[in-house]
Amino acid sequence: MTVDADTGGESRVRPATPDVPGAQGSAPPPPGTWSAQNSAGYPSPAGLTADVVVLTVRDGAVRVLALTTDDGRVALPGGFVGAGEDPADTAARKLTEKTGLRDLYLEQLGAFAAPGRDPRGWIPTVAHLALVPADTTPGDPAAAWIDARAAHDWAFDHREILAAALERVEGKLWWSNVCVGVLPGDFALADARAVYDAVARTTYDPGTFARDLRATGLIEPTGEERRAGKGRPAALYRFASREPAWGAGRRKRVKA
Amino acid sequence: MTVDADTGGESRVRPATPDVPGAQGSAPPPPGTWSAQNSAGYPSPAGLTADVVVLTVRDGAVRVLALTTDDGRVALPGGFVGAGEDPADTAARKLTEKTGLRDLYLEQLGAFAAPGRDPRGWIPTVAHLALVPADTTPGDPAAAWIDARAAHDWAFDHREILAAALERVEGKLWWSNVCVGVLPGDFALADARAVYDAVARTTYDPGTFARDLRATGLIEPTGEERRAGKGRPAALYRFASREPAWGAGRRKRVKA
DNA sequence: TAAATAGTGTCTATTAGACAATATTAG
DNA sequence: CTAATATTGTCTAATAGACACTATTTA
Repeated sequence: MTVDADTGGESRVRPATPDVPGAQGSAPPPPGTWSAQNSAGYPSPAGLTADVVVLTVRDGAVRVLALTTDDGRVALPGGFVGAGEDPADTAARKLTEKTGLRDLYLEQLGAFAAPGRDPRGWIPTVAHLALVPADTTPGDPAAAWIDARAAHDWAFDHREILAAALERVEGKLWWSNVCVGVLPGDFALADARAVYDAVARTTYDPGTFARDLRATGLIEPTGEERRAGKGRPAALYRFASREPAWGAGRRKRVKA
Repeated sequence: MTVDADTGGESRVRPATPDVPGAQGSAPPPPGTWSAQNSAGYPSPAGLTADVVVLTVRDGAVRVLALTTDDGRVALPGGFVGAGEDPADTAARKLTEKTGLRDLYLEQLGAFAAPGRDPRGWIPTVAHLALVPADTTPGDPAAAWIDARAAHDWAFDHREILAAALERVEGKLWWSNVCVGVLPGDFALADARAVYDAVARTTYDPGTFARDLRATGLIEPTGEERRAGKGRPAALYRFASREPAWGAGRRKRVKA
């Protein structure tokens, strides 16, 4: 897992279209920057946002849900955290808006609050990670799946956030049920292997993969079979828990 | 570890003495809550804080630096993030204030922003983790080392933050140089073993420990020796890098 | 010398990776 | 039958844990 997000320095700001509520709404935001002050007279953040890195695996590649901004850049879905709202709820709300899905695998990546990260003002963000089924179609016409590992012109510090998300998923792959969000309720080992192959950027041996995934204790057989086309029918499995969970751990290489 | 901090629900709020600048200063804070509004007219956070879980290992136990509040509870050191300041810098500043140390191992744990976590108002915090040498004496007379795994009456959501910190350290123990902050520049393998024993709550075999820690590639011999009292002199080692780094990985049990 | 601490060597059970062999289906 | 896919079994090298053994110091 090898995974944790210590924020390294990366690409910073430049003007961009906001991906937040109110921006496309009634009152247009001030052209320059927003500021805020608290009741004790000190400057305070002009807002708090929650961004979500929505990942899936399709056609053998990890894909991320991205919105295209007016100036042709790409941005992660996200929005302002309301007063009295938990950022995790904001993230879940945004996720439902963009995918129509609920109760997804969602975990926090961390805070991104470097000065100037948002050209509109002092607006820290709490970044989240979500994994959704491969057949999810974006509800928002401005949203599209793009290759998560290809180069893109990300707005804000979203390139940095995406990098943290990928590192997190790779690191947890064999230690947790992080892929529970991508796989359907019932899946064959071959389905799981395709997902793991894509995330780990390798090609696992089918036999060894089956043995090792079972050994994590994270999955259990449903007793059902699935026959798809030619060969022998595949036994179906499900994750023992769809909530985030840790497995027995496999010492696997993630990179080829 | 292998570890990551997905924030689970835990203890929440209750009134407590603030651990932030200005609180003990000239203008006393309003008794109720603080609020804030941005220039677009929306409510915004009343502030952003950075808290630090400062850990060390002493007398075979993991200890955390805690401040005692007026009402007898304990709180993590922390303070308001200034406008234009990076929370990591705030954390480093607070760390220097409380310990007199600089350039320490410091990484972000994540954002804690549950509604009501701070009774003073909407104040999210960015929690950090730092590890410092065992002989560090708190510069602040109100600060003291307490057993990190014993029960304490923590203010705010600091119990939850501390739990995330401990989980992070345990998980990274054999995969990173996370302990670089606790050990001095030159150390014997027995020193390192005492630290690893305390964090992992186990007792490693000296021989196996030496073999496995060397195998991570994270440490290198200095060529020096140290003779302390009775036995054979110990060869000294140093971490190849004092910056956060990942090693080859050891498949170790962290719990006994 | 004995006692104490540091470090090395060796044995075993487990595990990861490769790959051969077998099983079950469609056509 | 053959082709295709699924699953099981086997072999090997690497690794974790236990522990015996050797090395070097002080008293």
